[in-house]
Amino acid sequence: MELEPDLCSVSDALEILVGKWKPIILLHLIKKSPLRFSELKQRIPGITQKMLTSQLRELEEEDIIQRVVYPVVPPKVEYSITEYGKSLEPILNAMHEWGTKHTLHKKQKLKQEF
Amino acid sequence: MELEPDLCSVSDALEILVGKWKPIILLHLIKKSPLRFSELKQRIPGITQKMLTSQLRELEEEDIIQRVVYPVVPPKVEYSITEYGKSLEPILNAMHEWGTKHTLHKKQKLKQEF
DNA sequence: CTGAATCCCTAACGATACTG
DNA sequence: CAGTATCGTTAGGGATTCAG
Repeated sequence: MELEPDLCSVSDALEILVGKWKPIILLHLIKKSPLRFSELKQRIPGITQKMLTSQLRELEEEDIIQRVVYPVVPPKVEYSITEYGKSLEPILNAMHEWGTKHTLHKKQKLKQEF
Repeated sequence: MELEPDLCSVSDALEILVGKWKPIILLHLIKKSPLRFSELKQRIPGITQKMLTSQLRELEEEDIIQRVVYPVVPPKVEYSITEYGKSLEPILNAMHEWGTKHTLHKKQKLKQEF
């Protein structure tokens, strides 16, 4: 399959991943599913409840993750990556690999300036 | 290399690609470099001059593309993908592949609703 | 032809307080 | 515990105009 700019299904993938916290949420759920709401919150420093909720909702809407509510007191809600969501892993992997190299590239760029 | 959520160099990659027009610009420049400003504008329907300019500047800032100005009248400016920029191709490919499948997934989801 | 400058609007994000 | 509701801020994007 060739990269055809005009078709640009690339944007579809980007839309899924865009959102300040979505990639990190997905990485966590890929690494370990299911995770409770509070577990996710613990693992993601700096995220607010509102943001975690909204990003989870959007991912759920796209069938990337699954939300299971247990009717107990106190409430218990578990989130898992779906099979469909797992199909994003190659993208995340490619990004992770690139991101790691990118860090080196930035360092070398700084060196040049001295 | 393993996907480690906490390191999250993934975000670095995302930051590069995020911007409404960056992926499509990159796809064009990967497909054919160099391209003049006006050529890019022609190939990307709907983009304004301001957006094209600003997105190109940001990509240039990250060494993803290269800008060459020819001191002629009328002005001529050519943009090319850099070697470094080409390293993004695996990500774009992964996204493109996923995006294509995603289209099918959405169609099937619609079917279910009837 | 290739921009820069300006103004405006909206969507995303964030802080905080409240609830079953 | 796992959320909503509300309010405010900010950044991204867009329309338009002007300029070398």
